Amino acid sequence: MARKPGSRSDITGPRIRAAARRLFARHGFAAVSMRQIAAEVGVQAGALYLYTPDKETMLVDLLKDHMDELIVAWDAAAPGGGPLERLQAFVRFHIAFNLDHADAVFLSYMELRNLGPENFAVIEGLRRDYENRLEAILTAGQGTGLFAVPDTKLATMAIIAMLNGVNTWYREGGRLSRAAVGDIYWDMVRKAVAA
Amino acid sequence: MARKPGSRSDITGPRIRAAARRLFARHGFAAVSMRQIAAEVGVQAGALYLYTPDKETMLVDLLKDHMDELIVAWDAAAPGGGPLERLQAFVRFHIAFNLDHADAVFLSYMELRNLGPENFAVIEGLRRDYENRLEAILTAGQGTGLFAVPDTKLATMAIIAMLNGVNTWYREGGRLSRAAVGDIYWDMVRKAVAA
DNA sequence: AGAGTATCTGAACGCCCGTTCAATACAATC
DNA sequence: GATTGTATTGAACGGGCGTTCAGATACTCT
Repeated sequence: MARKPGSRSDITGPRIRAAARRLFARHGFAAVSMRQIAAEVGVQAGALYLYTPDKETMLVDLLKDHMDELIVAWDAAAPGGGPLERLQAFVRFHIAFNLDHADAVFLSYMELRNLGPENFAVIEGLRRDYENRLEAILTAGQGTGLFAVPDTKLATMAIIAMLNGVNTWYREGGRLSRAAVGDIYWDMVRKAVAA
Repeated sequence: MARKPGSRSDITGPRIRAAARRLFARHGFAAVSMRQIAAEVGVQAGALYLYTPDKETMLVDLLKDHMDELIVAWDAAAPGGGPLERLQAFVRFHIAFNLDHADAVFLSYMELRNLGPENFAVIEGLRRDYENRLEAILTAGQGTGLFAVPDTKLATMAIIAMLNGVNTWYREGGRLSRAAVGDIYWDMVRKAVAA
């Protein structure tokens, strides 16, 4: 056997990435073998090395692409207007985006420890870029007296952690719709930072 | 070689548990081998099986002991009084306990996926027991009109996620003392649930 | 001092790991 | 329809994995 009928790298490539993302999120990076990923796609393990130099690069590429996509999506969705409107938009955007990319979000928080120092620094830097966008909103609101947070850095971390928590319990078709969850969390965030 | 001078199970046992907890938290359950744990303690891998029937049991015992300790500690620390006092105590307790048991906390959130279904259910049940104690406080305050949360279950999850976030950034000897962090988070939680 | 028990070693078991590579079958191009 | 380049297989590499166990040493108790 050798090349398979219908084989094309622009089809196999995305399928490999999707399988890896799913399996890494489900079972953990270290617990998933290259052979498992390959089996999910329907190829042999050796074929994966047409698409990645090694396993760690596979992970770091997934994380980097996810963070890039997150930042681009927020920059496209972010409204103008006052700090209150921008904060509300951030809360709703963050919840929605995270639910739409649950596997990648989970990965980007749980598997950083499997990265070498320089890869770690890259992902950590992207995360800080994103967090800074929230902190800027809080700082703006603080400046106009609209918000009264004791510490904008901690408030940033607190809000993000709180919103990330949604991914741990939200189930599609459950008691609350996504919109309802957005409403409820916005209510709590709004009050938490209010002057 | 065989038994070593000074060897005692009530010394080796805790050392094995501590090494496993540290390594699992640092590198992930799947990424840590029994031989690594044994090396950290200074024994051969085979000796670990005097203390655990297998690797997964080692993990589940760590998680179960942690959750038990958490619940016992809160029940001992929980004050009487009104919902506001009890909520404040919870916020400060949770932050302090988590910082004192950072490895176990990390494990109990990251490594649940490495458990079989019945072990998973046990740990998940203990976590819910703990969360229910917070929810009871919120419900009490809601009843007296002291709090105004849109949904006590979501508020519970939101507060716990927010407090858990402290462990991801707090560093001993950093800009803020533990007490200062407690003050700041209590301020945000208090406002978030306020009527 | 001796018996009995607790603790640990060291070697072995079968199995799976990440990665490489020559061989080969298909796709794309002209 | 021949040629060139692409995608894949299948086998192999050295090595580490979780786990078991017979044998050996150290403690404990009488």
